[in-house]
Amino acid sequence: MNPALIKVMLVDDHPMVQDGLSACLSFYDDIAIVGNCGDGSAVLETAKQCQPDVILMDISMPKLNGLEATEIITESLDSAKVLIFSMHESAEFVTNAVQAGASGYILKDTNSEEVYQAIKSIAQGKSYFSSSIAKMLIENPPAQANARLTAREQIILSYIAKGQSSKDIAQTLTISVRTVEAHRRNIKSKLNLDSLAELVRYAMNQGLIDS
Amino acid sequence: MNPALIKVMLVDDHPMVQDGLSACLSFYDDIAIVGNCGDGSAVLETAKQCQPDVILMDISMPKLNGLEATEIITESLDSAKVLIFSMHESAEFVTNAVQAGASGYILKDTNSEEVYQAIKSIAQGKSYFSSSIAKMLIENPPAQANARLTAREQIILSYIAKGQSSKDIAQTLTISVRTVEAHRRNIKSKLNLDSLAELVRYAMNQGLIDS
DNA sequence: AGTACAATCCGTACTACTACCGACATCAAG
DNA sequence: CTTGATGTCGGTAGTAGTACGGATTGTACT
Repeated sequence: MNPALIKVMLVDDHPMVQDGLSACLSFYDDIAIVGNCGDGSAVLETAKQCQPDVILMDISMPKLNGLEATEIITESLDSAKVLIFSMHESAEFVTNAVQAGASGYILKDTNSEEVYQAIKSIAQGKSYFSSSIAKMLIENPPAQANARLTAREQIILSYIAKGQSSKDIAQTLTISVRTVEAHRRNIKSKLNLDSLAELVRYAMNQGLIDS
Repeated sequence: MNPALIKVMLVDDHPMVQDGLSACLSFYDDIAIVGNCGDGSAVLETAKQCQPDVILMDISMPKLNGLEATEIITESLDSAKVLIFSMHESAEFVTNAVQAGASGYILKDTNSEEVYQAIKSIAQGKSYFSSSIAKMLIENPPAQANARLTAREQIILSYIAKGQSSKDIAQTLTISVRTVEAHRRNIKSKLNLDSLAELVRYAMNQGLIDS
């Protein structure tokens, strides 16, 4: 077998994206698509059969999501590197992915040349991130350190995201409105979010409230 | 020119999806990709140049979203039919798309054969909906009569949920702040939702914005 | 022609939230 | 014991959104 051949496995629930990737990557002689799988729950099984070098994984999938799948893969098969292929350009997603064991993170709006480069890097044991991701990590870098909300702040945020006004929250928690407003300000400043709408979305993505 | 040739234009902000569609549709002799466009804001211009028969449009895009773009297209170019290509499988979303002037609605997890069939139907002036969409529309059909937002209201709501203020939205759409506020009130009253937070959650659940 | 609805716009008064500034008590860690 | 983080509270001024009250235009259906 050609030692330079990189075996790639695709995990994405959109057949169109799979087809697109297959089509684009087929132009490169040193890449072989050895398998694909439309659902995170079958990833491990398929990966064991295909023995891929690189797994190109969508992050948002029904049933088992990409992060969980990544964790399972990186724990069970250290031969396979995971490259996340996501449409989400948020610091949380990227850091979560890295913590789950992903070696790289590229956006769905990257072109095929960059996908190819990313796969090559990952296969060589390097990491790879979309330039916009790298830029984003540089521009608002600490994020996580500063972004960690205190327990109290999370409670306040959950009430905010449920639609309660500062006054309501103050009454519920029997504290002053000013205190609630102070927490509000601190939360926004920590998360670097301006609008209430963004707070709500953050809370939903963090699972602080039910959808 | 071959009269049976269907000219298709793609509108999607993910190059991979575009490439995937191009690759899949290139197998069919009676379909020609005459243009593509990665952003809703350039749709009308591109469409005027390409004169497509069918526009395959993603619904969630940065800047100008698919619903707005669909409205613009169907008002300006009656030669072009719009086929929505979405990952969102919700009744409201489909009816919204239809109200905006779309002739069909297919899901991103459909295979290329179905996409081809859908394009054929649309080009013949028929409508086309993914079978799962049709099934869903039968199973929970009417939704709330009161809850159905107009196309304009959906557009406003999407901006609200993105975190824009009424002033911002007014500037973006070049209408008065009072108009935006009026829409705001109508939306809340129709949906029977009091707080901004609930509006945001509604918008997210309806897929009007990305998570 | 009449009705209904969507979309546009305005005035005024009120409430909620924001952006500054400040303070003080507690408690854990260096 | 000092320092820092957290949680608590306040003044003041400004901005954003709400709750009434209206109005006009255009389209679409009866």
